[in-house]
Amino acid sequence: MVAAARLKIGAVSKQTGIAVGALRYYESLGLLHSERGDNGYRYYPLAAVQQVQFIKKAQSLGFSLEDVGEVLNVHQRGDLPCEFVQSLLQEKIHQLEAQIQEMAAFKSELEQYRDRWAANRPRPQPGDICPLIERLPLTQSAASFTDVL
Amino acid sequence: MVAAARLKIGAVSKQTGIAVGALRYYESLGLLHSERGDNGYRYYPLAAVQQVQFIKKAQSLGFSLEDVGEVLNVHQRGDLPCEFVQSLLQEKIHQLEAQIQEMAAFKSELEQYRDRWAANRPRPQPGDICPLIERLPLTQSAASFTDVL
DNA sequence: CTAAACCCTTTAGCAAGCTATAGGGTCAGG
DNA sequence: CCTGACCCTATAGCTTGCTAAAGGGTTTAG
Repeated sequence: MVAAARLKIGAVSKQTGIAVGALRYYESLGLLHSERGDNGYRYYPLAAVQQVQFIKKAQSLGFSLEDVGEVLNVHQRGDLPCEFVQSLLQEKIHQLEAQIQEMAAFKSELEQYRDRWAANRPRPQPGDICPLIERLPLTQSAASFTDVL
Repeated sequence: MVAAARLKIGAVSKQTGIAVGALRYYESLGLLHSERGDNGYRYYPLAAVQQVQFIKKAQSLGFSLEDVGEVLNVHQRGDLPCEFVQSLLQEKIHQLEAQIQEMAAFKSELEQYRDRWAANRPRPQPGDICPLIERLPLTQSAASFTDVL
């Protein structure tokens, strides 16, 4: 039996497909911990590979690294964070739904302009750059839409 | 008759509701021009107010400032940029449609996970942080989704 | 022993459209 | 003539999740 093998950051990078710089970034956010050797190198336990994969998968669900951090905090308190994960997921679904609604509404509005413009172009007034835009009624939808992004 | 009144930047800001800093920013992007007085102040023709409103309205259609710049370039070549605006608008509509599709697909995927997890939670394996995430099949949708944002 | 391959920290940069701050000059009313 | 409101430039910062580069030490294979 040997003591638990320790990985250098390049090995973790290779096994996870995550760039070395990104791993260091995760550490700076407190998402991934390492021990330092006398040479200053980071050494990771084998479980770090799984943890990085956890981060990747959580990201693939649309979770931010901040979200991931909170999940890991729950985990480190010794709890199973599954319920928390489920509530986060539900929240993401709601947000997505809201965004989709807004974008659809905005798209309809743009289509209205397109069709109206196709039918009859507003007559230019002196100094106009493009009368299509210049005669636009300024609505709220775009403002709220850009908030979302 | 007096010579054309010239506005200082604060007056343009007040009349358009756009912050002074934003107006200077537009100028740095070449979207808004001014003459300089001997004191170094920017002086704007009255038409600048209209031009800033043009920028605002174009933004409200989802156009980026870069888009606006191209439209203004067409205008400065002496052409009416309406056709260009229409093609930009059509492009935006297509992009919106594509984004909506992707987000809807992604939302469906998340809902599938939610419902599957509600039915039966995968059994934890040693070292797991949260088995819900750890047993996740890694799909493409999230990656392409985050590309969009 | 040497050179490549690896590791370190710190800093800057990307996207986009701004806002805020520091440090300074100018102008208008009372 | 003073004070406060206005103007200027240049730089930094915001958001997020990184990447890249500079400048330097360490390790490892040949």
